[in-house]
Amino acid sequence: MTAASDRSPALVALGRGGPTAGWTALAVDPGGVAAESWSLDDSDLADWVRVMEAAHAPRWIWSDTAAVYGELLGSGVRVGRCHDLRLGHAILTARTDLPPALIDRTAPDWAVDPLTSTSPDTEALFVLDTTADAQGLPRGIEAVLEEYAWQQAAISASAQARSLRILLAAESAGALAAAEMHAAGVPWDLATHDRILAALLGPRPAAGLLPERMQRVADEVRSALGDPTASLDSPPKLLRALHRVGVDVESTSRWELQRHTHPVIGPLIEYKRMARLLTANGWAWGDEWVTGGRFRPVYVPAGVVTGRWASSGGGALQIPRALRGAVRADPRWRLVVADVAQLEPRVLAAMAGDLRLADAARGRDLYEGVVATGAVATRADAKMALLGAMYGATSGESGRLVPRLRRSFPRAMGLVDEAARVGEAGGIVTTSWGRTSPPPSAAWRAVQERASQPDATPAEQERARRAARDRGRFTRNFVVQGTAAEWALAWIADLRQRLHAIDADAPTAEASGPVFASHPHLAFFLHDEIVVHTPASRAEMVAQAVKDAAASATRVLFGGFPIDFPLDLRIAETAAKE
DNA sequence: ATGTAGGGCGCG
DNA sequence: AAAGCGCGCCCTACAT
Repeated sequence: MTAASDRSPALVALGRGGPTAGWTALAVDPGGVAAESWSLDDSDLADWVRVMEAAHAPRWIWSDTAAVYGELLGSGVRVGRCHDLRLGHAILTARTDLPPALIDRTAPDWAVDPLTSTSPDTEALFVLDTTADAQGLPRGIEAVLEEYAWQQAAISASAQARSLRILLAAESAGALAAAEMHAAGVPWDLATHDRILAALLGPRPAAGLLPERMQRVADEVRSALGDPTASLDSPPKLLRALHRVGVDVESTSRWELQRHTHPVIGPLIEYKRMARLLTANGWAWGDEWVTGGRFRPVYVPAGVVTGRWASSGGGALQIPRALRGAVRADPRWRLVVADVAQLEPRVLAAMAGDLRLADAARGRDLYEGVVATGAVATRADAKMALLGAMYGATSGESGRLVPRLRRSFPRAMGLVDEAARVGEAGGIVTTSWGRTSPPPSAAWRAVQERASQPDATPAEQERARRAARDRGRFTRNFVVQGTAAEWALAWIADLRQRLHAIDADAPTAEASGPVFASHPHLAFFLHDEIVVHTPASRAEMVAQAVKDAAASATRVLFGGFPIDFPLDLRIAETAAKE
């Protein structure tokens, strides 16, 4: 290993290969030109990164945060900043304003995702590099360096260079937060979980049996169906059984069942609710996903095209409200639980520069504010109308209310209407920071092309119109959902740095792992809400940091535009609402 | 036996 | 059966 120079490297690229079989680290300038290099064995990497981080806190450039940082965290090493090339690549290659010279780059190709790159639906945009690791990502130091230089050039060439730099920094910070939350886990109390399940379903049964209360409800359903062997878990069979007792439904969904009156309806809906809880988050779920007092979801940053996170395994983003009481702080620790009230309509107001909607949003409840303008009569109507506007409702209660909003908030409504128009025409829309919607699929274009021919049948034309409207609803929502995801990203990116700055001479949470054991840390994130696990003595400081981070997110995304993002925030021992 | 599609429902 | 966006996961039915 060569000695570190006396200059402080601001950027360090990390990749496989070099003189040894291990890792090579390169201090680089912003253009991606290397100035100094280190060669590291696998066993030295974590300690070396720890030392470099403490001395220089560089921005680490690597192919894939989940893989590289996951290993580092496992060795107890935390870093402050990174540039995730995989996430940056996905954003930049989707842009349509790159000069041809940058689009034409062929080698080394950087697989965005082996799933999408090999799926038959997409054109062969990405060819897997033979030096790729198991995830299909080139981690060789030369590929890392070249990709970084390409991304810097692509950003600079873009019409939105400034905001794209912020987006990539926030996206990378989010990837760090995701890896950290996975490593720290959500404090999960299986005893409370068991009590909740027992109260709702009956005590945990022996293997192969239904819990007692659930069995009783199942018996009621079968009795009301007059069929002791009726199958309740098979929609087709259940549907036939319902028809036999005169319940004329087309499906077995709760929505349709609710509209009928029959002795079977009540118990059946109750049974379905119980079955859902048992199979999705019952005792078996706890056995499989909770270890050492922690639930460790795998977050997938930007797993949704809009930039929202997805998750994989354990249904992390679908924890039912009924179980949130099982999220419990360790002894002498607290949870700081916060969510944003009506994030998406507030984002819409700000990105559209709609001062009237921003006025209505000032204070606590945006929907009440909309009622106060006289646009609609009730809070329920305001909510229905706004969701309808952002989702593209055309009929029903919601569709009827949207035009009233259009009159009161022409700028906000104009923005989503325009996004829908562009989408219907096959165009691409972008978020505030410059994440672009995917282009229409080849199938979609073919349908439109077919319908435009002189001999197109009415059915073909109708099909094309429907596909166009479907896509319009998607792009309509994309701009709002995607920009809301950017606000949330800015929030947690800022928050994790503020939390790190809080000094913690504090009790230890053993299950959280060495990096977070005595320090406030993000434990959970879901679109517009966060849970921080913190020593009780630091809870007030954390609460302030959460608020400050929200204010910072608003500033960095919307500048001085006068928009409020009020938080519902509480310090508690559990994540259950009251 | 194994893979996939669709119904259904939890979350935002 | 959702009118109206985005997900993941369970189950069953059905194809291979």
